[in-house]
Amino acid sequence: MTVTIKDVARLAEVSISTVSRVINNSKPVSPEAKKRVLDAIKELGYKPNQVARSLVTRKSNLIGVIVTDIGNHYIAEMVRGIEEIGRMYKYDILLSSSYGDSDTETKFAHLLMSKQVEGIILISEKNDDQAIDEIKNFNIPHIYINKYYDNLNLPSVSIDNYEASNKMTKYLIELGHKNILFVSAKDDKDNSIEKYKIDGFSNAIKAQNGCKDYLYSTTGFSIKDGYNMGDSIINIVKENDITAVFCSQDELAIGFMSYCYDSDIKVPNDISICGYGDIKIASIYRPRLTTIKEPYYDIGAVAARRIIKKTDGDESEEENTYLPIQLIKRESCREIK
Amino acid sequence: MTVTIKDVARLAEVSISTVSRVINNSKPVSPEAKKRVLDAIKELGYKPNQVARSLVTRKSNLIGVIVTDIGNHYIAEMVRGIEEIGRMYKYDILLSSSYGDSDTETKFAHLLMSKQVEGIILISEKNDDQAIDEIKNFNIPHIYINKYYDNLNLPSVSIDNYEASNKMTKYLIELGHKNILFVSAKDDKDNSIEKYKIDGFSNAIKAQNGCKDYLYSTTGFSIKDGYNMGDSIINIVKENDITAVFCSQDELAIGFMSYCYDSDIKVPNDISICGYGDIKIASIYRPRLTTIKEPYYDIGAVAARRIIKKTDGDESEEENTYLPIQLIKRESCREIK
DNA sequence: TTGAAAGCGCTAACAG
DNA sequence: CTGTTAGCGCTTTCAA
Repeated sequence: MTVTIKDVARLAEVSISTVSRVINNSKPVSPEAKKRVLDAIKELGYKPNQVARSLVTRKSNLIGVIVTDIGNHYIAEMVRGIEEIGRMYKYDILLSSSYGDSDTETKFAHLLMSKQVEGIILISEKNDDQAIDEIKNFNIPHIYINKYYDNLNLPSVSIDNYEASNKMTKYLIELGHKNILFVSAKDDKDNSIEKYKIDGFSNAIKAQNGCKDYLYSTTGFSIKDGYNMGDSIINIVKENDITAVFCSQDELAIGFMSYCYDSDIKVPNDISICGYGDIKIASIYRPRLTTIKEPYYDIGAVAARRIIKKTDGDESEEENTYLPIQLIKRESCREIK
Repeated sequence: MTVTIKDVARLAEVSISTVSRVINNSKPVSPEAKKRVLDAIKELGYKPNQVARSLVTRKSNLIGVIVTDIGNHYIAEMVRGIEEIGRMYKYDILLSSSYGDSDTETKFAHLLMSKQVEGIILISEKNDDQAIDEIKNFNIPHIYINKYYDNLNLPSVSIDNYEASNKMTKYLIELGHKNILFVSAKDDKDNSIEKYKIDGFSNAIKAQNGCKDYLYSTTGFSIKDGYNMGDSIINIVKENDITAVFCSQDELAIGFMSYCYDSDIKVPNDISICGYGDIKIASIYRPRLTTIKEPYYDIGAVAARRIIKKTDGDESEEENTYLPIQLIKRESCREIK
């Protein structure tokens, strides 16, 4: 049924080695033989069987990617980055979604291994990553990406959260805001990334006379969570003359803006709101959300690039790559005279 | 390095055939032998090499999925469906993004074939699908999904667009709207799906005395396109006392709502707007968008299911599966007394 | 119930 | 420059 290297060899009247050589350009082949092979390939519509090839070369040209949920825009964006870079180096992406379950992550990691992937990228949102330990033992290149939790002794790609948060706070101060509330996602785990953001925020405020920092911890970091915290936030805002609310995640900011809309509170006239992440909706929602742009696509791209480099025998022991962020000024924050 | 079936056989003191038999439960094995094998497997941490297995069984347990852009929420949702069903049947997903380029689609189709995928799902947004012809010739199960264009002589999964559009229009009429504008994405191609929507709309209006249908064709179907058409739409609205605008895509509706926001036109007070699709933003944006829920997840799931069924030798020649839609009533459309 | 052996389609020494 | 041959790790006859 399917045409194999043998068929090509027969038609071209050469040995299968010669065919292999022209396919892979691995060794010199006489022009005449080459031509005959190429013609035969074309005539038969021959495509090398990658499975057979993988078996002998031990190169599957596959990168396994385990994500929480591809339906999350920022994750989709990372996967885009991974895929596009992978493609450049002829790697394919084997995708699996854990929906946040650690056991599933682990199970998939093993599954990917048995499919002979050459590297694994784990995009997680959890704090306890048992999968990580397993993956480490596999002895293949791996990258850990987590927007919410640190895992410092693992190769990873992320951003400088202190700097990002600091930059945004300075911008708010520049706009004339004095009393600023930072909303962080509550977390007792000390590997939560929130602490960097809080520090960046507080230090920016402290560096400025006449400014006061307020902190609020909320539960979760979904749009819904952002909506639900609305009542509490507004109370704090009123009690303390707060003019700007800086949410540690875009989702919270968007949810909170929806709350404001529903409660007839005008953004940015009554209150300025900014977020963190620059997820897709941030630029679509009205008013458009002022935020920190986390380079999701680039994070994925760099992760893929690092995996492939390691695959090619690169030995550098770089643990964490930090990518630059950007402050995106939009209409959800206004100037205060 | 890696532990193979041989290692297991040696440790368990049986032949590799026996090991294979217990792994696959393919033939009876004596309890004692079985136990020894199982113990050996556990002790060595043996995982069968799927590549080797694929080579001999010709079953890769891989489904190839070619998408336009995984960053598109509705596509991500479909991929979720595909992946989850695939997973249930132990299939993995090989993902590739064409970014809308036909040549790339074709290239990927071939690539997937050489990776021995057992089926291909093509999620396209184009009208000219050369890739389709190629895929047909591969002689493996395939499904074609396209939200915008028909391709009737291909196995596909979609919805009944006439009914959906008809239902929405009737709802608008129920709300008391008399002059309704339907915005469709202009398209000369007669395989565009817009015609069904237009028919569904017009027929609903015609069935109702005192109602008048207006049609507007715009270019493209992105959020930006929806924004850009704002001026023209508002003119038509004003000239004809139109109270509701029914956009043939959520993206257009959202873009148009943003235009309204920026132009200080209140939705739904000044004008009711509804969309089609129920993309993620539809329920997040304020006001939330009244729309038709296209079951993206289910479309993906059904597609995967059909592929797998075919793989298992199912011969039914079902060409197109139609999935039910839902009318989602939200705040972007108001009642007119 | 078991093992020996062939072979899936390909690459990579090796010898010529 | 080319062909022969030995596997890659596994499944599957075929005999025993």
